[in-house]
Amino acid sequence: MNSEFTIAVHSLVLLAHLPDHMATSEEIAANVSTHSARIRKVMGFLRKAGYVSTKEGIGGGFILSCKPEEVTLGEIYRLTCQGTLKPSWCSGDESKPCMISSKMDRLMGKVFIDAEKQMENYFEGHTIGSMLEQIRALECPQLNTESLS
Amino acid sequence: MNSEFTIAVHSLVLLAHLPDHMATSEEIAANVSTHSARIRKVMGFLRKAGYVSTKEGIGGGFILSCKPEEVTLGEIYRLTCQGTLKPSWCSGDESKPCMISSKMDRLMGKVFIDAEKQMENYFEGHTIGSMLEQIRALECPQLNTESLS
DNA sequence: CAATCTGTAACGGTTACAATAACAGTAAGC
DNA sequence: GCTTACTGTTATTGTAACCGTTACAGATTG
Repeated sequence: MNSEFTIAVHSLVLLAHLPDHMATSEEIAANVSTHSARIRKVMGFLRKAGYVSTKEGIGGGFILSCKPEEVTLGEIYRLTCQGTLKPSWCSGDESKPCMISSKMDRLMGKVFIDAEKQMENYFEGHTIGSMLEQIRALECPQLNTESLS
Repeated sequence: MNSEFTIAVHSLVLLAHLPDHMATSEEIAANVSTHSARIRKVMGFLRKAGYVSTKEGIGGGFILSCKPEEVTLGEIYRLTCQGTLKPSWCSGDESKPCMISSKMDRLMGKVFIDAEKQMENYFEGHTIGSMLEQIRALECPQLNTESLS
């Protein structure tokens, strides 16, 4: 799996942690530890899907436009990674007379689709809000006043 | 995911379809559509785990040494791909004072491990035997006399 | 118009993956 | 004992995916 799913989740959790704050791609990139152009690319998907609002120009940036406890990781997975579980490499050869060789790719395709659904089902049980809660739970309450980066 | 899982499953299903037949790495490779050295590498894992027996020299090759209906895809997944779901790329930075940035990688690590367990759980519901049955079911019964490759 | 930001495309480096070649070791048949 | 046919293993090259980076057009503010 590529890391756009991770970047999307991290960015949304960060924005949920900073309500009413316009975060620039530079700020988010520093927090995620990647380049701002990459953040802008991933945020583009999230904007089109309605999870964040963007503002160009001075004072612009990204801000959450959804309720963190209503956005599941399953939605984010589908948005960023759906269909990537199956390797692009294909086993067998449809033109071969052997039924194993000619049918294996189709069969494995089904298996990977179903396996991915199982995984998505697990992701449905987690939200951006619950992720933020888990991170806060790892932190001592009295230390929760640290700065952004 | 890399394709060794697919190659292992394909090879085992093929061997299950050819009981009492010593198949060489060349024969299996032709059926899977890859090179014999790659088959030998994957079959090495399967041999060490006891799923196949090998014989070197003239008349040698690979033969199944397990009951197809007792070998689950879950076992094969763990043997070939366990731990590969999480991207190697890490988001955040443990040394940062921000709790989101410093804890996100650890949290995502847990999420990916649990997601992978869900997937393995699905794979447990399928066996080499059931895969072979499904392929046979796709085939017209009266056409089941085709040759190996 | 100048400054600051998003949106997007393009390029280069690096890493992971697959194909291929090469060769040592082993077993069978003569 | 020699040849042949196979596994087992490593090394090398080709190739595609991924990530970092640069560049620039477009939008917005002051």
